[in-house]
Amino acid sequence: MKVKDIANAAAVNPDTVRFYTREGLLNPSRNPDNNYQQFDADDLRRLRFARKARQLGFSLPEIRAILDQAEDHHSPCPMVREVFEQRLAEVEREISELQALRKRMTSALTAWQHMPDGTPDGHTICRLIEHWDDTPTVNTSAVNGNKE
Amino acid sequence: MKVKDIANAAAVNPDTVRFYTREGLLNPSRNPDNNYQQFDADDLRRLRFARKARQLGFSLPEIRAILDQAEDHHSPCPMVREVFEQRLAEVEREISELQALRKRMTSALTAWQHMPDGTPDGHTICRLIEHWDDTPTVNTSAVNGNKE
DNA sequence: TAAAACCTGTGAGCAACTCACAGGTCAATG
DNA sequence: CATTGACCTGTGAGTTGCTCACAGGTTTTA
Repeated sequence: MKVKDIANAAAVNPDTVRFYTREGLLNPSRNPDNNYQQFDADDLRRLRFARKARQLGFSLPEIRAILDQAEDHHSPCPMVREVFEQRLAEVEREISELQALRKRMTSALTAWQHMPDGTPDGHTICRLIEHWDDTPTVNTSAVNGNKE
Repeated sequence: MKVKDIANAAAVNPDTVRFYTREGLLNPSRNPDNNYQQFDADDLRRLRFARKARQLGFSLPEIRAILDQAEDHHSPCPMVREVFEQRLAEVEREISELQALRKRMTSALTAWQHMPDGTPDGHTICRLIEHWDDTPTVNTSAVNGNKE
């Protein structure tokens, strides 16, 4: 299998295959004649696994670690489970943040719709954003937590 | 106000202030003596607005567009409202995707816990990720109202 | 035999910052 | 009055996970 073959088989961009190879997730052999990369069924399995793990939100370094662990599959890898549970917690955190955000947005919208003029225009929204209550900013402390 | 002053006033990193200035969101004047940037109360308002809009998920180009519209505030800006509603729809889509993801993850976890060996080890998870059903990420057409 | 399609590696671009660097400026202390 | 330390300046690079562009080599196809 050459780049385009494995890319088609996993339904990804050939450049993604090249990128993953650069990143060490795939280890193709080389055709000595033309130096082309040769992927086998195991590479395809790794690629598919990587794509699925990406959909679950795992980072490339995490995936590489899992794959490397699986490479010499003597021992089970409790690390995988740990990463999985961390990721689940993260997903739940993201969900509640987004839900809070949605609530603020919809309540703002309905508040505007009850205003004299009905549906809010741009200016109204601008003013509302300016006076937005941003208490639920979990982000700020994490991002510039080093101040003062 | 110099960079650090306005940064403190808005509780952001001074580098963010410099970055926003580079990006044209802030237009400080210059002290002719030392070429330092001088920010005024209006810059601070713009900066605070930008931060709040960022929390709502607006992109910098969008924020700049809004700010520029507000600059020559002859006309109301229906664009703002449109962007706001688009953003709300996006947030709702993200929420439902994440909820689907969480559901798959938790059901996998509980399924594993009911397995003979109890809590799943890494290998089990690897195999499960490999056989992960990844249908739900592709389509966007079926994004009608969801609830929690 | 020549064009099209593919291969190679490398480097840049996206978003929204954050940090590092090197050199200039300013306030306060000794 | 000189030195320190905190701040200022602009620029360039790093982050994440790709995607695209480029220039040149190879293979396939017509």
